[in-house]
Amino acid sequence: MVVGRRRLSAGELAVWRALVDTTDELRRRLSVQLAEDSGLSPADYRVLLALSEADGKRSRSSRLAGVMEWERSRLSHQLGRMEKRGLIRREDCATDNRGAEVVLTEDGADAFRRATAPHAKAIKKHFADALTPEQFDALKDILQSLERHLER
Amino acid sequence: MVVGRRRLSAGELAVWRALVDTTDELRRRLSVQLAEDSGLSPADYRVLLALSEADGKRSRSSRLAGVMEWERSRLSHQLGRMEKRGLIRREDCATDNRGAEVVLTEDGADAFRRATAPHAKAIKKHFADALTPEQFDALKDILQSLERHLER
DNA sequence: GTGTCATTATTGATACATCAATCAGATTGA
DNA sequence: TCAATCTGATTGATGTATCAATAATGACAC
Repeated sequence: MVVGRRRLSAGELAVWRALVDTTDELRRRLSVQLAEDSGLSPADYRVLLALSEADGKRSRSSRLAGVMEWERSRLSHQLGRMEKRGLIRREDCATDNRGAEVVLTEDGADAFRRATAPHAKAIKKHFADALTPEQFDALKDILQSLERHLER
Repeated sequence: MVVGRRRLSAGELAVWRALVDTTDELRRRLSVQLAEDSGLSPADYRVLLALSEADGKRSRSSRLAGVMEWERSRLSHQLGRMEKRGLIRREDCATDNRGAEVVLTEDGADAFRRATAPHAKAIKKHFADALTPEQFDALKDILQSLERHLER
């Protein structure tokens, strides 16, 4: 690993750029597909996923933000947009008058259902199908290394 | 590679999510670092990089967009913001009255100079230093596979 | 109980990405 | 020539991310 001795090489820079560009392009395609299939944005999908996994399809807003690892204000803005479109509803919290409960609406659940299988299919098609099992394991290992390195 | 037979597995999904999350986090850190060192955003940096590589540190706007693989309107908005801050200037084009030439200003060149070495250092620190040479080669190979798969 | 502080959640400002619409100037073909 | 069309570039609208500021309530020490 030889940390800190050399400078960044041209090859390293190229791989970094390829990583950014390729993940961008993958995301762009999944995003287009998702919108076509369900009218949802990736952000919508993320929220609906977290919410549909919550007890009773409802969650305190701050708990939801915690689960999703989103900043509260980011979630609040996103929820505002989603509420306008009827994907979620905000209710007052019984146990804490400051709090809000986010509730999945029927429309939200429908859109999520419509999205989920095609989305998985698209991830498989554009991403998983591109790699051999060996490449796949290698990528897993690489990402673990990167994560550990970031946490340090 | 066994395309299209199975459905997306939980493991594949997890790796996809890890890929997205980890690249996001890396970008976030580089972005923070860049802003600290130079006051530039990643988008600013990208434009200044392309422009500083252009002949005479100037370029037709549409040519610049082509080199960067950005949509014209994206670049136009970005240039508008950068012009307000004095990082670039727009001049009328001599040979085509529709056209605009984008010119790197002294301030823009300064900011770019200030940014470039620390930025490379940050990529090395957060990304390149995390991987062994073997992992590095494997990642290069993986990205090539993904790109080829996307182009198909 | 009251004052202080922490927590919940929202809001506003700014930057950015994408899309559709626009506009001026260039080009082409009758 | 001049009408139709193409091209270079900008603009406005909408959705999104981040940051700082705010409002309201809760919790706790006293």
